[in-house]
Amino acid sequence: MFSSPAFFRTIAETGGSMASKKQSAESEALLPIRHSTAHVMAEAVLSLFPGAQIAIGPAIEDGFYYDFDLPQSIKPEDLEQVEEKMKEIINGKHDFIKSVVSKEEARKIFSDQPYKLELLEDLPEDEEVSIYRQNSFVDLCRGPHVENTRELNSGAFKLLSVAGAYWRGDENRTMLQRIYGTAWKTPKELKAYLSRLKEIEARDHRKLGKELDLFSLHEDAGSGLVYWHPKGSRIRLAIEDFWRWEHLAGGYEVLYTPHVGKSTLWETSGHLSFYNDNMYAPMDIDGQDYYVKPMNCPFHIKIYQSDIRSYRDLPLRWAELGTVYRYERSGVLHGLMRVRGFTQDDAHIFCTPDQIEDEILEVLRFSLRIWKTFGFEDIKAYLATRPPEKSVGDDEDWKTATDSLKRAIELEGLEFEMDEGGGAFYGPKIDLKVNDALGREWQMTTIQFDFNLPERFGMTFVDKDGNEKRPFMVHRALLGSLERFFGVLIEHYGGAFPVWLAPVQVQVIPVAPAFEDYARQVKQAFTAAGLRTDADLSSQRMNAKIRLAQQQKVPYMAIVGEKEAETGQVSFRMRSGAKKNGIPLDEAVSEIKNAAESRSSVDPGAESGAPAAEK
RNA sequence: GCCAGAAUAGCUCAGCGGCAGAGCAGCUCACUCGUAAUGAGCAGGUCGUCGGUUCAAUUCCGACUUCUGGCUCCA
Repeated sequence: MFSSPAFFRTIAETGGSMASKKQSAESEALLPIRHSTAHVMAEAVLSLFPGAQIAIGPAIEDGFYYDFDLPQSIKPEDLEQVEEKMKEIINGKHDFIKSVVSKEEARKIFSDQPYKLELLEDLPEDEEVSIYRQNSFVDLCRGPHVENTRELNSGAFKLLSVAGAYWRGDENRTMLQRIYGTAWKTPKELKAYLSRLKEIEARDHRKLGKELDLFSLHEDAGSGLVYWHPKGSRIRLAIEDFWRWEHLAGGYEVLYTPHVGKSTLWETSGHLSFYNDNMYAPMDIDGQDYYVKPMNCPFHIKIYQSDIRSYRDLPLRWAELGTVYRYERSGVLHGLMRVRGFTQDDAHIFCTPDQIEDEILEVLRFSLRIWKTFGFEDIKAYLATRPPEKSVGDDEDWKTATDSLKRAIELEGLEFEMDEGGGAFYGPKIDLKVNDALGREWQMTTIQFDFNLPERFGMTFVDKDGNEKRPFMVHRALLGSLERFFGVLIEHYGGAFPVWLAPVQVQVIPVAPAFEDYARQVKQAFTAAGLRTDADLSSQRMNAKIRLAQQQKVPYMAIVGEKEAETGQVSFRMRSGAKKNGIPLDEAVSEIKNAAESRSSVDPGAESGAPAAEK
């Protein structure tokens, strides 16, 4: 466990684990269909690729896959042929026949399927195993399956992609070829699913990031490093301003710490021995090794240790937007979601053991409030407890910590799941997963106890009785990393940010060049009110300007022409398509200002029922 | 890192063993316009990099770089 980045694993993951979708009751009902379709696909592949060996083929969220060891590589173009063969098999109305056989018999049946034989070896010797047959195909399988291929709809499945996958997920073993597919009860459901995939594609933050000119990545200048463009930076500023203000109001102090530190610091923290694989190579400064920081915690601890701390000083809540760098393998990098350099919205809470319960409750409340402001209402908690293998800290502390985490979740009435033994070796934790507008679940917030670092650094506070004691330490990453959070935010809103976050809150559009002067005045009025405003004074026609602003998903367009210039008014066209003509300028200013200050996620004009036009 | 696919103008993409293409964006000019594209013209490229095959390579082959999809779901 210690060889992989299991050390500080979840903190590391706030750098970006991919989203997985919520498991719904409905998809469980689809399980036999998907699993059976996987078997049908395996049969089709075996008949089209003689000599193919089969590995495993489970049903997964939204579909299924099957892993093969094929004599030649399968290409995406081959999928169509496999699909045709599958339809043929399905239409053959074959029964799925279960039989229970001894392991010995199973070995004979799968004598030409080495992967199945290996799976057999892992099963208890005395136990019987079940096999499923349909048509010409037989698989070692626990089931369940549908009874007959007629229960599969030949128009309700689709093969989606081919990919490499290691046998048993172990990168030291054979690379198999995996075919992913999806299967549903009816063609209509398949269609709905495929259009969902399309919607996900349309909201892809990499695509929107380009279209809305928010950020870029430059392979030639280094993979996994994010460049924030002016418009993306405007959003980040709005996020950070809100973040800082909330933290200060919530009793946090904001810190700034260095980007690099001497090797001794990382030796003390243990990062060099446990997290080395994810750290960048040291740089030599005056004969000393300095490392770019992969985490902020040691620096916060140094600040803690810059003075003697009394129990009266605690709790200390210290937050930092700390930019860290971690080596990620090239194949896992993904837009803003998985990067090599990112800014964590980190915080560390140092407190006495009897303060811990209040502190945890407070940090949880704080996190939920922030998430709601960003428009994420559907949040689930995962409580991870002490791992059975090696871990640090004494039982009593673990119990206090775990109890306080659990109580906080219950007090907040959060839906939660227990992850028994899923904690890091250094402490229990709560992870918060948020659901976005498309129902995808993202692991974002992590609140983790740490019984390791205070020990390693020998942190103390002087208690009432005059004795030096060990403080409790809690790591908290709320949004995770600003980069990844930005990616999630872009996809959540599909680029149509709420007014308080929109890079351009109002776009002033003159109907003709004659009204450019008035457009400038209007822009000035909005700008003076602290609104992010652009005026489109290009030589294009008004319709083209509106189209552009609409494509840029600007929430308000202020259209000005003769009528407006004469009366000191503007006319609104909202991103939602709603229109509102002849508004006095000062009213227009305060309307947008109110929308921004309320930090509402409701789209302006949406209440009037006009749907957001999408072209 | 590994498997598969990909890399052509700022963007989206077509093409192909024999002169490098389109739309959008950009620039210039004209149009003076009321809620999703006014028109015309111009400019824009070492076809990712290096090597090989060939009379000839953007095209075929190889290596490298980078990107994309995957590498957790267990018979």
